[in-house]
Amino acid sequence: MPREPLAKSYNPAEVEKKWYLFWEGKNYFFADNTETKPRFSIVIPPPNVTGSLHMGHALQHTLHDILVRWKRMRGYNTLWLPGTDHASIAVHYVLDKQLAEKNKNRFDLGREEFLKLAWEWKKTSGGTILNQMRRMGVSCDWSRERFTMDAQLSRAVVEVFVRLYEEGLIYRGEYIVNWCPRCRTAISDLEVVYDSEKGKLYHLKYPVVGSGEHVSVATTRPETMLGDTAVAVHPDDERYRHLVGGKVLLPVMNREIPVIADSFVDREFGTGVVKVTPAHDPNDYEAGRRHGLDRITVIDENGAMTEAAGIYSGMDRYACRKKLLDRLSAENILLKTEDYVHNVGHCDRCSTSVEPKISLQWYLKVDSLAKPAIEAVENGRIRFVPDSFKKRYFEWMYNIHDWCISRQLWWGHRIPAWYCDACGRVLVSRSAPKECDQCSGALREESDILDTWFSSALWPFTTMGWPEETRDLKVYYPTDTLITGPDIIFFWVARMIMMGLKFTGEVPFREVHINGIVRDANRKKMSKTKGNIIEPLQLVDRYGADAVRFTLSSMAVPGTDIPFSSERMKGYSAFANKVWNAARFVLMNLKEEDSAVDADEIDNLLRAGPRNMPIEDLWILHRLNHVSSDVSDALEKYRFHEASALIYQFIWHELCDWYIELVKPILTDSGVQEDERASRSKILVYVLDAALRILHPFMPFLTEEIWQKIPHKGDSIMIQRYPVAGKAREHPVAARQMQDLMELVGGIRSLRAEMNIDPKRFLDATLCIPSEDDRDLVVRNLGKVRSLAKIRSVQFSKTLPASTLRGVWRVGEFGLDVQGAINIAAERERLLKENARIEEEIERIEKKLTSGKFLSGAPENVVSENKSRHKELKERHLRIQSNLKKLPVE
RNA sequence: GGGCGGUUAGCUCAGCUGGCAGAGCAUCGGUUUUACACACCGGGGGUCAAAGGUUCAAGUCCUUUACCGCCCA
Repeated sequence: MPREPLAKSYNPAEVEKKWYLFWEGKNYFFADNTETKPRFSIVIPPPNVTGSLHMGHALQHTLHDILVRWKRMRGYNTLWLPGTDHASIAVHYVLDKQLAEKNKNRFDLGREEFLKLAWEWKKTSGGTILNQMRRMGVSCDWSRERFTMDAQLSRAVVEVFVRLYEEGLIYRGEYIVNWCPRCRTAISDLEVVYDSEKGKLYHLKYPVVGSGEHVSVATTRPETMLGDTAVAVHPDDERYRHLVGGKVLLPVMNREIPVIADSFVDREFGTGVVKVTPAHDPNDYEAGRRHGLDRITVIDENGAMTEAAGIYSGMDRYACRKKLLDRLSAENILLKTEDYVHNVGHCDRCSTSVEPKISLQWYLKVDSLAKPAIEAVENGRIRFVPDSFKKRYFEWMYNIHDWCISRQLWWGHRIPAWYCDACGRVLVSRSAPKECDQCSGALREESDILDTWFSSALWPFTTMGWPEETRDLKVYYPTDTLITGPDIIFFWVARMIMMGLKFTGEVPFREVHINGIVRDANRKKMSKTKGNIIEPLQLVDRYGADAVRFTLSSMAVPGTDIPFSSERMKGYSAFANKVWNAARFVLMNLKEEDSAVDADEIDNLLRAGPRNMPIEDLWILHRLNHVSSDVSDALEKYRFHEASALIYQFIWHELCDWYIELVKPILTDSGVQEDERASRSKILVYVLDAALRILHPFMPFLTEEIWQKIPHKGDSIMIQRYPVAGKAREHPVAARQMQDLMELVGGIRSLRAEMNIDPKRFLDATLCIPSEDDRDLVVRNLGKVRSLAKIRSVQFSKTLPASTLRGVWRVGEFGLDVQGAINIAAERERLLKENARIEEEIERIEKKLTSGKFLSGAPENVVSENKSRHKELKERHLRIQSNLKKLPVE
């Protein structure tokens, strides 16, 4: 009885949801920490809780899932731990916008109310991305889902903070920081992105005190002059040496400020005299420290002018600039204005221009943490893939600065510090102290929170229960690999390595695979403003998750950016359909009694008598061996593109184009003996099953859907064993022979097409094969050659009849009888072309073989390869020559 | 300014440790063959950015140059 036929084409939408629920329901993603199998563990780079799935996630999650599913099928105790981070600034940004719609801000609400709102928001919208991930088919252990603000993870953050503080690695101090006036918080150096911007360079005249001279200073931010406390020149600059030690009169403020000499001044910039504003520029701040200058803050935390700005007090920084310029211009202090392109720092989250600002912040001293983190990569305990990315890591780590970890925000981990206003004592503690331990005075809790990356840095171990010594930590930590983008090597990877080593004494992961950035088809970075964003879920809707996954995987060359093309995407959805149809064909021709076949059964058949087995069976089993081990080798090295190409090539161009075509007559012809049919079906079922398993990590939905329909043992393909090569299935001789047969068929097909022979017409052929073995091979497989090449009858002969079309292949030559209807001119042209090609190649090889240097210098195998290639070409050449001679003269 | 990467078919890219230049898409010719027209069969298409060097042998290693991109300052 035939089985229920499959639909004519694959419809992903119908099956994806069903199988995801099935897998989850069966608990297949769960990592059992009591198992004793070798383990493979990986934690997700936690996506931002405000985020939604973009192509970068789609790529990373695909690569994660391929590895995880592959390892699971290889018998590992596999953990993929999912979760999100709390994304302090981003959540503030989202809520600020909502509040702004009601003409409110967070300060109107107050801290507590705001946090209530934030949790509410997290509850309703925070899971968006996790649900989107499911549509990609990811096999994460959802029972272990974590959030950086979970109670347990938060306790761990406090623990880390307190330990670091007690060791003196965390300190509080007043420094110049990057301040975002919109977010109203300090941000770290890494969170400032620099864009080149068109601005103006203003040249201002500062009179020198006690002489009629003046100096000209150039600035892009004239409003900061209100806070100038010096002008500086280079110590070696002859032009201004006489001014050093003297004073200039700061216009508008009418303040006398010193002229200092400092080598930070670039003599080439402007006139070589620069204004110094220690409170509003990091370089000036350092210069100010060196020279003991005053710091006058003229811009406040909202970007408005302070009282120190005199009459401009209260004005916005840009409004002030305008007003001030009018005045400077009127008073002839503004000497000239020129266009100027300069780099301006913007807040990574909200793009507001960053304002350097002096403020009291918490810092982490990183020197002692960086040292072991550098060593771990130097000595190979952590490996970067591709290797070149470690340079970027080192470069940053060698020049690392203390990390500003405090933020003036509310959503996040509150810094566990308390201040006694009575005696000035600062207490840092795991739990809230009641009163000052020195003077029993009342305590005020620190209002700042920690940088989100501070808690993300602890992610690989806090998600597993640290500081408790949990079973998860014991079994799954350190994790095996981290897959992430190049953009967060500093933000996250480096910090995880530092924190992991510090608090667990172990590296957090052994390998870091850096994937490329997904760009649009024109290699442009995707961005909302450019409008070139491709939504992965729209692609999933249209082409299915499997096609999206396979496309991304095919293009994932380690460390190389991916120009995402919908053409490629279409190609791989066609591939999904191809697999579907191959299975459809198999199912149409199986009988109810055909059952699942495992490798042992195949091996037993082979041991019983490989000689009785058709050559295409031996060949496809041999190829399957190689594909399965090559795919595993490629995945071992994160060469996803190579693994994908191997599978695609095997399934489409070997399994479908040749193998299925070869067995087709046996399965479909009703005249075939049942035991013959059954034994051929066995191999076919086995090979299809194995091919689906190899493909499963890349295309989980499609393979599950098909696998459930073909004869199988077990509940799901995702928990079957990944195919491994077996010695009994290795058959290089058959592979070689199959190659010869394929070449013969290909040769005949080409000849027919080139000579415009009606594709439906069956021809008579003559084969001329000198070697008896080769001839036997063709004789044994004559039926296959005839059906694939459309040949009616075959004759074997020492020479080809005069009036035939001729072709040559490795083991001999063939002639096609076209009943004298040969276009002699066309035939001559064709033969001459092939002759020229061969002669060219022979010449190249002979050049090598006649060179004494080559013969003595090249390794043995290269020489012998060339010699046998030469021999083969010579034979081919002779055949073509004689064919040309035999061609009738017109 | 410093560092890293790229330049290979019309397009997008592979080509790991030097040994016969590849894929997908596009293109051209043919085919309604009962798994698949999301298919099948066949073809064309390349001074591997330029110059020099090492080597028996260079797309691959080295040097220089040009252009493009990224990171850091």
